[in-house]
Amino acid sequence: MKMSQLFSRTLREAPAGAESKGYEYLLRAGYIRQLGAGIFSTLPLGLRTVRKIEQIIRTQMEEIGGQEIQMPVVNPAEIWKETGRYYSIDKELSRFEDRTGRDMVLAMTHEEAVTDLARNEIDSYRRLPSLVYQIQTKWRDDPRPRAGLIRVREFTMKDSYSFDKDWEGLQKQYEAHYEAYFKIFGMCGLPVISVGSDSGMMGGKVAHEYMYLSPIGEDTIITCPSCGLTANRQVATCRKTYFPEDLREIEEVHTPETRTIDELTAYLGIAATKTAKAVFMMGTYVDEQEQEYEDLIVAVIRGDLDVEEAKLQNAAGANRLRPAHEQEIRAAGMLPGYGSPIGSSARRVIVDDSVAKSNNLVAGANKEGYHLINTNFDRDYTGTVADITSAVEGSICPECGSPLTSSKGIEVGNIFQLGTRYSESMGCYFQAEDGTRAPVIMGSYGIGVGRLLACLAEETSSDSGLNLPITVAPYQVHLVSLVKDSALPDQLYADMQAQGIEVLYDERKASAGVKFNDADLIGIPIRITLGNRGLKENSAEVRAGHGQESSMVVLDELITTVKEIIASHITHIHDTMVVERL
RNA sequence: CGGGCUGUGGCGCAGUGGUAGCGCGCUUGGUUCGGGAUCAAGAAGCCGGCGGUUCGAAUCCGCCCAGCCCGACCA
Repeated sequence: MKMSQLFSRTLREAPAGAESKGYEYLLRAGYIRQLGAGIFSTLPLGLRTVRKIEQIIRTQMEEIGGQEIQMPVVNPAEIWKETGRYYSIDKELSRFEDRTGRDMVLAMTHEEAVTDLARNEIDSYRRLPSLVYQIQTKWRDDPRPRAGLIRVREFTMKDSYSFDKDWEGLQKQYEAHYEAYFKIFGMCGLPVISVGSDSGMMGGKVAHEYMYLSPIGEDTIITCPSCGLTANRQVATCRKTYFPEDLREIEEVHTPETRTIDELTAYLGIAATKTAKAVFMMGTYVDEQEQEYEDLIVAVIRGDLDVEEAKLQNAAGANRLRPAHEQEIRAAGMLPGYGSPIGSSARRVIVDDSVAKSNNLVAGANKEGYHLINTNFDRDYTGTVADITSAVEGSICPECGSPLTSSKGIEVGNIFQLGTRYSESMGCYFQAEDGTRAPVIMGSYGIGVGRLLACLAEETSSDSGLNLPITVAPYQVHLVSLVKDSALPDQLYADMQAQGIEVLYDERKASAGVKFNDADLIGIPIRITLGNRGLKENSAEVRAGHGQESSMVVLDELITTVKEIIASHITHIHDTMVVERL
């Protein structure tokens, strides 16, 4: 490609709002442009990279038996009603009507569509196991898109779906993905870790997320430096200390101006571990008639701990959670600041095991300025016991007892064991060997392509621009010509292309500084400079990689040398790739 | 959805009541030619939209729209 013909151009200054380095360079180098909030166009340079990422993904998916398909972005709402997600997902799912008034949705993922396919194609165990995948656009009307390509509304995702006759089969396909994902990210040059995760709106049981660790990440990852246990904070567990005692008589005490745990413990001169605090949320549920309704949830947890909302949502079986308003809490007979389920009409009470297994805790009396001492779960109130504690930096590892650490990460991929969540609700059954009918057991596996590019830009950028690895860089070689009145650069460009080398050729009438700076921004791995200096000695200047010293290579050996350098880049990627197995 | 900020040539910005400017980029020509050269001459903006106040509005007021940031939210 000749630079003079390249559709995009470089920007000397960073557009306002380009907060992170990776995002800034993707814009400035001309890989992407923003069209609206969370909506981006991909320009030629960016698209070449995206295509390379996609090809890496395809290779690995085919490797584990995947067959590529494509499903529509627009779905009839019907199938989303069948699984109930039409009702359980909030405005993030965009709905509209077609001209005849039929309900339609923009697919935010394709479990429904693929299950519809599967229920028609798969009728016998003989057709299992099976694996399909697609690389397709998704639309999610995120309430707050941000951070360039990290959190967008329209994006490209590789999503694959596995079908099996039994759980062993699913486990096998799950493990195949687990490993293939490390190869994919490894080939792209992005360091990731896998963490145990919440299955969230996808339903299902086992799930892993692939995280690129970065301070700009929005997910919190809890890690044990000692035994290696890692999990998304949404599901991370920690070892808790309990304080069982002989039960004492419940008693009301006057505790003025003690609306917080800090104020309460200071006033009473006790430890936070001796208190039980109540957290009030409104959960969204769907009734038999598929009507949404909200219900108050009271979460009771020991004062020294905090509630992890994702855990609470799962324990309470709610589709969504939001903080409750004061009137809603009062309506159930409780008082914020002095609240507890004791004596209330709350129907959904989730009690953390820290509270259930400790005794004689101080709790709210639902009366302004009063608390109850010596309250005990089961004796004074009941509820569902669950682990709803948020593991934090310094919490104790449940496996080995060491202190946990916390870090930030960006989710670039995930794998879910869906089980029969979709096959059952949509009637995707097969006939087994013994003649019985059983729901197909499914898995779903995603990789955000654009987000992967954003993370790569973040990870590999230098102070002067992008620096994508050769496996995904838009071109392998950047040929910078600084000579005039010579047919040699054109000839060299043609020769390299003929040899299958991907070349970006800067033949513009611009000063050397402009060309070098643009080359730095675009960040093609190998740079060849043709200048009068070198041509006198019949040689060109070759820089084998970002930040490396350049060396003079005689023209006769140039193409061979370049090919060697390309090969060594690829070898390096392979050698440094870390592939984990489940 | 709450809180904050910003919308002025392609990009980055200045302009707090008198009719729009700077840097970069762009066009033409000259001189340069290995790290964002230089000289000269140009082109390009209903100042986000609508309404109001005023003799007069980019500037003041109201409403709306869009984008960004923090939070809520989020596979």
